[in-house]
Amino acid sequence: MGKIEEKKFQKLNALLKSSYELFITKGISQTSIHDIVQKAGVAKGTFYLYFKDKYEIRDRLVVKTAERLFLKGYQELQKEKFAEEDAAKMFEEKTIFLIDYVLEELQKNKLMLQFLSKNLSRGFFHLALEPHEYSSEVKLIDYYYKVLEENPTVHLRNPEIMLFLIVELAGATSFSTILENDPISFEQLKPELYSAIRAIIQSHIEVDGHET
Amino acid sequence: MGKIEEKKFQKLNALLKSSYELFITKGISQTSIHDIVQKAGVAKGTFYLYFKDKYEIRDRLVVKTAERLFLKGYQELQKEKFAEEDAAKMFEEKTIFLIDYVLEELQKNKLMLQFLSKNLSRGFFHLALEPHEYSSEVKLIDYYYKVLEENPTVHLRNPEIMLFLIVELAGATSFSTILENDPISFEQLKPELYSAIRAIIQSHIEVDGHET
Amino acid sequence: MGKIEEKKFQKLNALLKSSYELFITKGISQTSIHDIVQKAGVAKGTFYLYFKDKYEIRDRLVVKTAERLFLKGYQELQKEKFAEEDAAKMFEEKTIFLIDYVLEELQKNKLMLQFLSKNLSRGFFHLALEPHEYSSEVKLIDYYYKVLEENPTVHLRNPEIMLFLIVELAGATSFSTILENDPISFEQLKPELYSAIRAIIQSHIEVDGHET
Amino acid sequence: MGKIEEKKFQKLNALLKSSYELFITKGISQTSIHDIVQKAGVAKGTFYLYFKDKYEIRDRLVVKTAERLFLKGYQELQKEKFAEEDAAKMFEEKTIFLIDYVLEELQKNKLMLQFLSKNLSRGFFHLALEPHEYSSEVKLIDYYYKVLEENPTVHLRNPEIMLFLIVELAGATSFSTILENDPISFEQLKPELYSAIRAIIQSHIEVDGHET
DNA sequence: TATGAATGAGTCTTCATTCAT
DNA sequence: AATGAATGAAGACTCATTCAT
Repeated sequence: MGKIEEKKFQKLNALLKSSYELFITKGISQTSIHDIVQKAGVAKGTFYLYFKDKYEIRDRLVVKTAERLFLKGYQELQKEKFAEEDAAKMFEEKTIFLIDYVLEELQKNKLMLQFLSKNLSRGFFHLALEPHEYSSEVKLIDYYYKVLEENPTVHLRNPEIMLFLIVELAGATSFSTILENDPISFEQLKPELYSAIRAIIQSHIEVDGHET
Repeated sequence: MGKIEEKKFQKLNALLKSSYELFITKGISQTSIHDIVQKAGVAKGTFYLYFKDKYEIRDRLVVKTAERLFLKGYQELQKEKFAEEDAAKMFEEKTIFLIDYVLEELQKNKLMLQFLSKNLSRGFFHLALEPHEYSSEVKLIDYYYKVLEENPTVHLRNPEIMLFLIVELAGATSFSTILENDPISFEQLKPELYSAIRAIIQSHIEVDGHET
Repeated sequence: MGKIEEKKFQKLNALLKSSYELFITKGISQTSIHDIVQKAGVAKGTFYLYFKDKYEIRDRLVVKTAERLFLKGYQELQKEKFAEEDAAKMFEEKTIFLIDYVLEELQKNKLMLQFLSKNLSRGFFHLALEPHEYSSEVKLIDYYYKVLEENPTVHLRNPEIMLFLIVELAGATSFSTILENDPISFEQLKPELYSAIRAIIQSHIEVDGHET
Repeated sequence: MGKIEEKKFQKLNALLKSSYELFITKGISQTSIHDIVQKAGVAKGTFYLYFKDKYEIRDRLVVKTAERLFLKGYQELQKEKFAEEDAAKMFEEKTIFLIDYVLEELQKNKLMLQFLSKNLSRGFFHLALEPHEYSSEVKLIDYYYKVLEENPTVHLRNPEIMLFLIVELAGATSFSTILENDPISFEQLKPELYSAIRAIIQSHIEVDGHET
């Protein structure tokens, strides 16, 4: 990378980093371009060399933040060992593991959760599974298909819709319990949520063409 | 009601109505106080006689809109006949009926859905079940307890949490499918959603103290 | 006084009292008509039955406040005994006594002092000596002429101008020292001020047509 | 100075000049930011680039105006010749000269006088003698100490307090006479004022440690 | 006489965006 | 590529005053 290229990259990153911190702490509408460039140590005009407006930077940050989260969850999943006795059971456990990992991370970082929940235009599912304009990474859904291929005896009636249901259920209920303790605490929610997720998975598993 | 009281009521309503229409069509941040009062045909100062700011009127509208929706659903439910053979089954059917009614209404009025989904600070569940500052109505949860009392043989392990899970699942998945047709169409979603809801209900039903 | 008359009087007084307290504590420009009528417990429109605007009520309060102050000073002066040996000396002592009384009162009530100093359109002298639109009381100047008549041997070259000089000097210097301790403290100022006043008086006394 | 610096300086000056003229003619509270920027030929936002609000510009103008006045008086004083026979007498004459110069200037420019008298937060003395946030100039008090050093036989008991008394006396009495001709005309006041000032000075002069 | 709902002009202030340097 | 001074539209909100009741 040339010297100029490097400088450009530094400025871009400074802007992204400053925005993220300000958005997280003050909220987006309370953050002005002035705040961002000041924190980043660049001039106002420079902002417009890299972004169209505040909302473009927001969208990039939401996607980036969520991707990092799921990627880390996926990496942790790889490290874990699961009993291989029952393919269906294992699949269920892995799903719960991943959901649990992501929710625990969000609970640890409530500012991030707040940022995500307030700026998720199209639901939590998309962050996890859908390709995106600013994104490039491998998606969770790919992993699911891989797992399914590895276990020819396990059939999911409709794996994509099932995931959609699970992810949105987990997202919607945990956002409100973590941030507001309302209507119950997150700790109270978890067993019930995972039990519901298991119920949904079970209702989607077909063995030898017969629904369980 | 005196003449003055009546006029006040009219102004209040004009402001609420204008705001609703503008919020629905232009979005809240794109709507100025100027727009609202002009459409309502009152003076700018008058707005501040009735509301602290734009966000107070928004909150009132969100609550009012959602309550109307659930109340209508509840009224339709009362009109409906359900086969009484099986208490558990009947309970399941009624739940599906209500959810279905609300979602169908939202599908018919996408602007309203958009307005609700963008301004629901604490999740869809609260609109349906929780008391609210600006609200006074009987809540759905009351009906559930009544039904449960009527059927002593049916026990729900945790009715409130179960409803929370169901309502949030329905809300989150239908918002995105109705508004974006993404990741699937609403029509594709419905059977899967209802099947998931049934799975959740089943996993909560206990008969004679034994979980099914 | 009739019942209606009495009620009117009560409202007028409530408005004056509320205004005074608000002006004193918040300042005039920070006080709105709304504040005044609310504190007085009357309707907004009622204010305009009694006063043209905020500034009319301010002017009345300034005059009333200052008159009360000088009247009390005058009454204290009457109670006091002065050695009668020397007419000129006695006159000097009485003048100092009165000035001192007023300044001590102002030092005790700094909010009042602030109110007066900020709203004295035409100098401190006028409060003490000049007739005023809203005033009716006997003025200090009358007393001076009486004292002079009682002492045919003492002549003041120009009693009215002398008083003007003394009162303005005392007002201007004590306002700033009491409120700001600047450039010196009020306690430091007093001996110097009174010495200067005595110098001015001496330079105005003529005995048998010869200046002293 | 660069081109940009120059432009900034021009804008700043345009704003100061416009404000001054508007404050002088319409009064401060009657002058809006809109008026100022329009007269200055700059955009509204530009005002806030240079000043926090209307009151900051007012304070700067008051200080600037007063300093210019005293500086001119001081310069005129330097040109003047005084008989050197008597150090004490000369000191007295110089003091009167300066006071007279300033008061004559104020009489010529009543709008300026009005502006100063209405916006002098801490008395006239401070303008003449005290350092100030927006000020940098040499102060009158310095001159006094210099004169005193040059005349070792003349001792002022308390030069600073004496000046305070004189300046406030002159300010308070001349403001009201010039602006209102009340209680006497300025022309009538002058001999009496200067006679009082001389009396104050005399009462402060000590020769060889003995008060005169 | 008293009320207080209604008015709407008027003010401050912010801020995204531009463009000459 | 980078700057940051300048812009001015846009918005929120206040408040003295009026007037129908």
